Amino acid sequence: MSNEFGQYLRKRREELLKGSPDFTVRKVAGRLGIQPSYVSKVERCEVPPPSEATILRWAEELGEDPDVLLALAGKVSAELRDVIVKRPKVFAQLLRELKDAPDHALLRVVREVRDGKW
Amino acid sequence: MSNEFGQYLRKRREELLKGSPDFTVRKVAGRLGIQPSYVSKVERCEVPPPSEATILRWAEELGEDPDVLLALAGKVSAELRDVIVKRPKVFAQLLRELKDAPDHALLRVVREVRDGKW
DNA sequence: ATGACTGTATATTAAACAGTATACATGCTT
DNA sequence: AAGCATGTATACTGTTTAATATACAGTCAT
Repeated sequence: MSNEFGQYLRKRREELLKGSPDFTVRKVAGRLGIQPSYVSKVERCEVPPPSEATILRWAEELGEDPDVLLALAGKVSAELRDVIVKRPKVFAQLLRELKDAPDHALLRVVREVRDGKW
Repeated sequence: MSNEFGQYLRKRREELLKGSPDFTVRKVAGRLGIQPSYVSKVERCEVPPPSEATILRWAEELGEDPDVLLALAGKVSAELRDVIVKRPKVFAQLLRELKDAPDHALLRVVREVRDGKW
């Protein structure tokens, strides 16, 4: 279980704990609706990352970007998967083509499209 | 088990069977390295779609587009998932922005990027 | 009517997934 | 020193995934 996912969650929770006593393992587990022992195990990477649903709640709880957290767990949200699944040919081609493009190029594409350039 | 995946595979195999006796359930199963009964069940949607690895072999066997076949199974290849997982922020934004863009717009983006416009 | 193919029905399974429940050790506070 | 809150160790559980193994029924040719 050597993923960075748990370490990231722990660091983030400990930071929040400095500012408020509401971020102990137990309190967080309570709000996530899961067992404290499970939170502990996930944070220490003793078990693999949880399900998508749990990760999304966790992201909200810690104020983190859900896509980033899912990515650390090696996953992609069902929402984004659906985008691809509905038009696999175009989006597969698009992703392979843009795979190595630098960030700024991708963001330019986003901007162009948003500005109604189609 | 009401996916279109199985029906699609069966139709395709039956077409190929018309042209050659090498596309019976047993022959195909043999080349895929799985049991004939399993092929039969998958084709009749009696069981959910197989694993990604098996779907990819199946696509090759029938001469189908792997991305399309995976999509019919509701999946996205690990290869494409990796593209997103490595840079989740940009690619998540990109996909959400392009989600509803018409095909021709997406293909234009592909062309632009390929023509070194970055 | 036998043998050699078809496809399919039925029963079972090993491993992974996604956690729960309980008990325990440690440190701090009063 | 008693109580309370921390995090964690240990053992167990229901469900899903991804198939296998074997037996069976129908068709076709010889």
